Amino acid sequence: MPELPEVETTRRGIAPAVLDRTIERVVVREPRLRWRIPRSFAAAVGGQAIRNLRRRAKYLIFDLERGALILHLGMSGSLRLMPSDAPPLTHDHVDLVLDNAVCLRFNDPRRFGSLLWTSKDPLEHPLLAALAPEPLSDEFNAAYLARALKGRRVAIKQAIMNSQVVVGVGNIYASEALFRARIRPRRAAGRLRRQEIEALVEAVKAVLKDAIRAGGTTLRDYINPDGMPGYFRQKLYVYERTGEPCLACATPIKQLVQGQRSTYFCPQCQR
DNA sequence: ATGGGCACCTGGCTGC
DNA sequence: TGCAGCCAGGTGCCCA
Repeated sequence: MPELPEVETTRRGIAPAVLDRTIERVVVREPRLRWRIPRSFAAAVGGQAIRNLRRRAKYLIFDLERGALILHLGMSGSLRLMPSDAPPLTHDHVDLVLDNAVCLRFNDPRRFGSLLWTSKDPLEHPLLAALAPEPLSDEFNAAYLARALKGRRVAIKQAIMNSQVVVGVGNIYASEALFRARIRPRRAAGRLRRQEIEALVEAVKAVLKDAIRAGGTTLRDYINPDGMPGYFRQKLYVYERTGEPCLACATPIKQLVQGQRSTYFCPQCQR
């Protein structure tokens, strides 16, 4: 999936087309997403205008006149804008048909994504209520991270992918941020020195900002709402570069597995 | 409280 | 050509 930069790129891409538009109708072709879409969904959402489009962690929040839509792209989801009469393709699970003959179409081969409706404050939804700070906010700083990691024995790579520590950092950017901060991914989170925590905070912010600027990372199937890939892949230092020379020191990049996810690092640059 | 492992899915690639 | 096995941008839940 899309990590934070891909979700933010999606938000920016669709916002101009959907803000203040009314959702004329909803077409659910496949309700079996991460959480099954209930039959009542289309009626609850249809007829409402989209007042705001926000992102929290990797969730997109469409604020409606009454309640909100909460959308997650999962591992393989994407949103595209297209004419509402365009024929649906495989895995085009849901359409939000707008009042200007444009439709926002959700495609997700693996169906790990989700689409929820809530009548209440979406930030209080059980899936969102306990999330850690946004990485690009001032709240995510060295003092905060030091407190969050104190006493933790888990590997730092897994710690920064934990949404109770910081949100939005997935498998690509966790490896990339640790490379930029020169920290070995297997180090115990609670053993980092203050200076390393400061470097890591800055590295997380920098890599996410750089990736947003490039329109996100396309590895396989991620596309932005205009159907275009993201260009950050060309700027990855370690992710999926096993055996290739480190771009800083030419040492071959190593790969390991942590929590059933691949991790990439430079054994020379990262200590 | 913390950490580890599994589950949910489809599709693309590799190697026999 | 076919098929088994492995891997993939996430994360909630269950168990020790």
